[in-house]
Amino acid sequence: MSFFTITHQDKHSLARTGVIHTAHGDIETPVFMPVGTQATVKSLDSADLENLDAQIILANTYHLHLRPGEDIINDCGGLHKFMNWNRPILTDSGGFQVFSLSKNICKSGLSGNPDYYKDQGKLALIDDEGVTFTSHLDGSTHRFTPESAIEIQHKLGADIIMAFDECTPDDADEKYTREAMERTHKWAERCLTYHKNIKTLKHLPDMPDGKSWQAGKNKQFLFGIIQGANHKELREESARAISAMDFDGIAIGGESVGFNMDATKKILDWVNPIIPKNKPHYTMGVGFSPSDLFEVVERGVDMFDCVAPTRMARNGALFCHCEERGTSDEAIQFGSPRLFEARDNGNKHRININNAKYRDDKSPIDPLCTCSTCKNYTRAYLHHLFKAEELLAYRLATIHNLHFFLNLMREIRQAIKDNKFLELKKEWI
RNA sequence: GUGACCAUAGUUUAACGGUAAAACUGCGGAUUGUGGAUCCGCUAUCGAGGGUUCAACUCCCUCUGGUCACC
Repeated sequence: MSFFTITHQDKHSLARTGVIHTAHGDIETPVFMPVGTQATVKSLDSADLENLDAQIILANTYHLHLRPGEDIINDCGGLHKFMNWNRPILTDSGGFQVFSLSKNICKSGLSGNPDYYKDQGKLALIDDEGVTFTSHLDGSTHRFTPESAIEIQHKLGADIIMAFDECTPDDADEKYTREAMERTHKWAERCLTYHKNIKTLKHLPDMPDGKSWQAGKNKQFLFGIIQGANHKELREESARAISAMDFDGIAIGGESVGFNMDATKKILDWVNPIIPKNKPHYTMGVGFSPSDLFEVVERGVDMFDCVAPTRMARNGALFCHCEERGTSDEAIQFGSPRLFEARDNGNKHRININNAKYRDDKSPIDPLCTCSTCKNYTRAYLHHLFKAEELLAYRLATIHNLHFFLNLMREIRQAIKDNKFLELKKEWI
């Protein structure tokens, strides 16, 4: 069985449905992947995630390496067993954290020693071999190389692992962006080589069937990452280079991806003719709002992740079909809540439950939502929990926001199969 | 009852003879390969009355309220 099967191609766009096969089960695409950086989707446990029918979640190499350390997780039987999650997991390689920790390095040049950068308050130093960085936890010095990033991910035991890349800031000059991109390509080759050649690990993470996990082929799938910032030629060159390598999937990374949707759309339009259609396409960091999901799915993206629904939940920003302006009942009576919302709320599709107007609102967060939070609790109660900073607020809100995104993805997959994707998109945007 | 001190934003506190600063709260906004984090706006005619002065939250008097000490 191949890793990825396309099950339906939309007739009017690049949108498509598919299935990714992993040792921990199948994933229907296009899929939104909730983020669980530190081996937990904040405020939820694995039973909550199963109830939400999350198909796959993310964890982060950088954070788990620093704490508790991959050896401890490996010793506990791997990430799945460690966090009691038996469905697929994807680990990010840590490349993005290097970017976010060292944002301004390229402006000041690359020569010098780590102490210099430390003194400047910069937390990472990139060279051709790898990255030296200081921990955000205790300031201790660490180093990632393509080889170590893959080895850590082998020990963590996620189903899908990412190549170690360098994500450059968009305001870097073109010379540096090219340099970093070429380095990312060399690192991609090194990740592949290390991934394929590794023979054994001290402790093999457990597989769901009770057999031992085997490093390498067909057990963990490795994705390459296209970089090149917002330069057309660099993006095309990177797409060609990454596509030519033996990766199981193709990711598109960069500061703009997800953050700036106009740039994201352009980048996808540039690379789409180049990247192989039979591999999963993954835009990293996309999913800030419902409209973002439509934009990338329309351009043939199969996987995406974003911290937005979970982080927003913790800050009281709750997604909604219909923003009130008046009450949610009136919105329903309006006839088409989605259109009502699109016109009246700048298409943000969310409310801030902290707002005083929800103090005595006895309707659910979203009257059209079927999640357990909306079935059982009122806006007034959620408002109170947030004001009182009660821990239940975070869990109920996270359940709602994730349900909203995962359910929207189910609708999108169905619409693609019915060749009605663009019609569904019009309802939302 | 006597004496001392105090009264400034919802709360706790600043400053200054030239129309008031801050923290927290409150009311909004931001949030993108996760810090339950953080950031950004907005909110006061200074207990009441009178006096001195070009000008008083600031100095003086009275009242009201409070705190402490003594009887």
